[in-house]
Amino acid sequence: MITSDFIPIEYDSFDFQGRNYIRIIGRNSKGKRVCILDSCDVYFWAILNEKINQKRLDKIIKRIKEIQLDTKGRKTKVESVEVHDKNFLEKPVKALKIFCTNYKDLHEIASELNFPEIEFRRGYDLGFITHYILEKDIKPLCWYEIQGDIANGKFPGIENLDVDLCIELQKVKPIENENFKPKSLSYDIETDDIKIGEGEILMISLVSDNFKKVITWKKSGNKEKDWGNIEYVKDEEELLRAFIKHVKEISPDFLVGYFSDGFDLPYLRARAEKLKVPLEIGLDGSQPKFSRGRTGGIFTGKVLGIVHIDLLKFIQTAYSPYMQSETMSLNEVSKEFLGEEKKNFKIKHSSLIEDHNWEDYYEYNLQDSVLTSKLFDKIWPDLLEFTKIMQEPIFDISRNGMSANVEDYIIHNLKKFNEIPEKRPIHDEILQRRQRERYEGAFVFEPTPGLYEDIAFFDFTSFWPSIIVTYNLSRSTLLEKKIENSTEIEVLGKKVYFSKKPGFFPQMLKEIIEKRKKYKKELSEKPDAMKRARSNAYKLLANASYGYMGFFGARYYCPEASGAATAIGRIWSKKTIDEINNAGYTTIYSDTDSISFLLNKRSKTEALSFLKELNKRLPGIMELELEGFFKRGIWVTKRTGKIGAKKKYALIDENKKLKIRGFETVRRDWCNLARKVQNNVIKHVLEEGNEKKSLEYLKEVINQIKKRGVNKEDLIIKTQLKKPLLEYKAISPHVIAARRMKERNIPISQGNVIEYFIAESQGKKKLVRDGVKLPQEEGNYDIKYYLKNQLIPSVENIFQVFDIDINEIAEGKKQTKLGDF
DNA sequence: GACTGAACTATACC
DNA sequence: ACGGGTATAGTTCAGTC
Repeated sequence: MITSDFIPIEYDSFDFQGRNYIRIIGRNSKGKRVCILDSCDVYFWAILNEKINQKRLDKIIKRIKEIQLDTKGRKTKVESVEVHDKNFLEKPVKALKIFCTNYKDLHEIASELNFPEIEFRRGYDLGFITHYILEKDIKPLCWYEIQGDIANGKFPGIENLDVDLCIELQKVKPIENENFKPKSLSYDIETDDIKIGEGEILMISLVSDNFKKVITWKKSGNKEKDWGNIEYVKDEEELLRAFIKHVKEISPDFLVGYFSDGFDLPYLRARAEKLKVPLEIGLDGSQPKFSRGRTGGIFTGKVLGIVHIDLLKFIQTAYSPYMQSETMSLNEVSKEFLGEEKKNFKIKHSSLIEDHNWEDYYEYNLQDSVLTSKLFDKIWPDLLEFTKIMQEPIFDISRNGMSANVEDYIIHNLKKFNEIPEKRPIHDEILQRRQRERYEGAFVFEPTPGLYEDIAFFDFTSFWPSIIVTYNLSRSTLLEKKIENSTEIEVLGKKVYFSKKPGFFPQMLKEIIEKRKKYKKELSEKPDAMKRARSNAYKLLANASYGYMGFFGARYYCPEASGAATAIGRIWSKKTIDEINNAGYTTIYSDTDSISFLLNKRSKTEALSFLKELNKRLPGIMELELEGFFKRGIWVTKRTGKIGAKKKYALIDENKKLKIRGFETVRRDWCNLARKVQNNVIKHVLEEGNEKKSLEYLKEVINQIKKRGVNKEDLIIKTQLKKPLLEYKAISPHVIAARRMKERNIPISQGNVIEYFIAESQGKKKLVRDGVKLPQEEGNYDIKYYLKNQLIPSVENIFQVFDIDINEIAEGKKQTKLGDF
């Protein structure tokens, strides 16, 4: 018997003699790689009709015990049946716990249970690894003390596993240990064709602790200037072998890439197949396996024993809504997170690269891995906390969307409620859910356009979560009909009712909010990266809970609850606006959970004590807080008509800090010229309180445009291709640009951001798209377009607040009229 | 050929 | 297919005169 400490990193399962086994790969505190083998009971639940009598029950159990299957070359059977008192969707039920031989057959065995007394069959669709974690409580990235014998030849293939210690688990207990330093290896490849496997891989860069290398078979003409990190190999085949060798030698816990599920790993596999070099990087010598993950979607690459992490996916779900970057490219993300950029190098086909340029290419390639590695280090605390909170393997956590995170959290916290898990919706159900009528959302106040002074900005803390908790909204608290002491809300013209007995979902959410508060407080007292990550993870989890209930793929789907939350939200938002106005303030604007209003000569102190008053009247855990005080703010009209535009305003505080929402300044599909000018105009207007300075500035800009004095880079318009090129019904400018790129063999695909500018064209030009040119194309920019379709629209409404018609200035003025261009 | 509203599309706000 | 609804605005498309 051997004892060791152990931190589980990667889980996978295998079958042996018809049964399921778990193989967990991890480390001990000395950094040795440890593998544990284990198994657990396999079962699902059959929920019984409440009217069933004992005699009938005995008969059913007897029949169930006789079920045997012999499919897929596997004999499986019901091994035993137990009767338990459980809860299902909050309702106490009698349920059969049906133990079977193999997890993979649970669904099929469940289908055999055609007894009218069995109302529901549940718990067969969690996946064996989730089932195991629930059963044995061996959670990813938490420390344990483990005991067991060295795994001998009992399991086939174990001796080929490249680990220091392999134990057949007998005893396990959780222990305290905060120390785990993950060993990562970041990688990046450069190729001659962006289509998977269609070009040669020219080089691969690798970065780990004290390790930086570029492997390549393309030699620089400048050999003497070898900077030590280059490993030259004979050809592409040797390149792949060198890659495999280094991965094996370094033997990391994490193989980290950026968009590597979609590019680097599948490319390596494709080239390895073509060149017949087995990509044996798994700890058992296996090759990466690609699958569609838990619920379909894009392919993910899995390496046995080494967790392949694609940073892009995690950054998209966990950070992108809070980021400034306009794209999630490695360059922009690195700039924002690390303050570092990619190396400036213009990629060309290898046949066009001159001898002395190869070194720049190597450096470029290496820098990508350096950035990836640094991003991984930066993001690690968040990955770790997400994994510990959601209690699923980090491979999945790093690829989850927020709804999957919410669901993981629920599944792993059902135990204390004695709840049987609800099933995942099947295909038809999803189709049906997707067709549901949209329920009404939040309330947005129509502002009166104008320039305002001395503004207070309040918002509700965790608006949706606080409503869900306060009003106990969820799938399991939704009532079929009205009962005494229930909450009644109208959703889509129908009344829905919720029980006031706290449900497990609102209770979990309440706990999430409380933990968030606690960690946020601890963070403010003594900040560190882990506390920040923990506080952040709970915040994101709480914020995603409302969307989860309205999401068609959710196990605990409940649009009635989401719809009720928005209905209640509208009521409190409007009510609060009324109270603010009744107290002598003037509401200017409100969107969902925020309200801005004029102080009307009252002091900030007064406003703050008024805030306390408002809070006393709010129910449950709902709470209003101060977002800030602002010196000035501007709201403008819509482009058409005179009414105030929603979701478009700008504020300035006493430190001259701007808060700009919705304006073209913040939209990436407008050219920099329009964005910059608008930003400056807003800044001047808010700082000065009038339009004079802006007007002078604008006149200058107009002259610059007319003189063709504007740099091309300020005229580039960037628009994302949101779908495959062929699916477009309307051929808009960016589609034309994308088509032209394709003609020129510039690879483009869905998701790419297309860049173009509008040029003057010789022939007759009716549509904007007739003037589209790619940035690298020659051509004079279309003065009329940039004035009329970019500059003027971006500032017109701002000047209109001061009763100034910009068109007159642009056209009139003894200068040429717009029409002449 | 000019004009108009609807459809399509992208992006932002919360 | 992989959180929700609300909102603005540009460009094209298809119909009218």
